Amino acid sequence: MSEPAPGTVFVVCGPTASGKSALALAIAQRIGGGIINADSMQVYRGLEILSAQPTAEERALVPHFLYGVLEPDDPCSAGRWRELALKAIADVRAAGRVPVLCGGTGLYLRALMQGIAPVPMIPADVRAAVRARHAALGNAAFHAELAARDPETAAGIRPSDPLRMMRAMEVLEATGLPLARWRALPGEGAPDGTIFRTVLLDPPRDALYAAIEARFRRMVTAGALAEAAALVARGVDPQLPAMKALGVAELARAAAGEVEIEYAVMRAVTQSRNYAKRQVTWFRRQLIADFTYKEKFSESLYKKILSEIL
RNA sequence: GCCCAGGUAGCUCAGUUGGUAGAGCAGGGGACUGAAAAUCCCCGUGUCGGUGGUUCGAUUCCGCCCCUGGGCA
Repeated sequence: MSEPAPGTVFVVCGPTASGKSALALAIAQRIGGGIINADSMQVYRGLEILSAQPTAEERALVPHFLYGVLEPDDPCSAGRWRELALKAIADVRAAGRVPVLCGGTGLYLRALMQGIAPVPMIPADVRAAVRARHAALGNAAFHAELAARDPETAAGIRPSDPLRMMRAMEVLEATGLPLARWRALPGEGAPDGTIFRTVLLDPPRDALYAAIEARFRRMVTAGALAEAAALVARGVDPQLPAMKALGVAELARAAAGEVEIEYAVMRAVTQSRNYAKRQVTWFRRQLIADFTYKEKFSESLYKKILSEIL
C-alpha cells in the first residue's frame, strides 16, 4: 500500500445507507485522512440523527469537517458548499492529512470536481419576488413569461418544472444575463493538481432498501421524533432545505400525535427508497467513478476496497 | 343460521348499458450546472374470488360455493 500521490482527494459516494461513512472512516484511518462532508443535509445543525451525521466517537477517531456547521435557517447551496469544501480541503492538507470527501449529494460533488457556472448570489428579495410571481401565474403562464424574456434558457426547461423555471427567472432578474449564458462561461473547478479518486458504493437494491428501513428505525430509537419536533418548533420556513430532510415532516406530525408513528416511519422509509433510487441514477450516469462496488456492504468488502484503491 | 356490502395490478380503488380493463400509490427506467434528502419525464396483461349456466362471446347477467367486513339472531 503506497502513500497516495500528492494532491489526491478521495471521494466516497453512493446512495443513502450504502455504508459511505463507515468506508470513509476506514480509508481516513488507514491513510491519515480528514473527512469532509459532501451531503446537503449533514451540513445542518439540528439534523444530527435524521441526516445520519457521524457520532462523537467517530469524530474522535479522525478529523471531520462540514458536519452540522450551518443553522437550519441558513440555507446551503451547491456553490456555497463548494466554497466551504475548497477551504476544508486546504485545511486538511495544511494539517498534513489527505482529504476524504464523503456524501450523497451528486450536484455538490460535481460542482467541486468539475466546476459550476460563476453566477453570483441571488438577493433574497429577488428570489422571494420570483416565487410570488410563480405562485400568482402558475406553471404555464410563468413559463410563457420566461420564454418571452429568456427563450434560450426556457427552451431547456419543462413548463412542469417550477424550480428550474424560477431559478432561470431569478438569475435573469438579478444579473440581467440569461442563465444559459452563465452556464456557457467557464466555471472554476477544484484547485490545480488535485487528483480525485472516486469510489462508488452501489449495493444490490434489496439489500439497500433493507438497510434504509433498519437504519431509519434505529434513528427513531435514537430520538429522531424529538429531533424533528424540535426543528419544527423553531419555526424555520418549511420551504428551506433543512426542513425537507426526509422524515422531518412525517416524524414531527407523529410527535404531535397527528399520525401513528408506524405510519410516519413507513412514509419516511418509502421516501428514502425513492431518494436512494434517484441517487443511484445520478452516480451511475452523471459521475463516472474510478471504482464501483456493487456488493452488499460488509467488513470484508471494506478491506477489499482499501487494498484496491490505495 | 339469516340479511346487507364487497372480493379487479404488490396496495387502495374506478370501470366495462355483455366484445377480456384503468387511475393513484408502490416498484422500474431516465433527466439533472447554485434551496438537489429538491424538481421533473417515461413505463400498467392482471386466471377482473371459484365453479356451473345463459350467450356467437361473461370480468360484466343468473345459480351455487368460498373468503372478508357490517347488521340481525
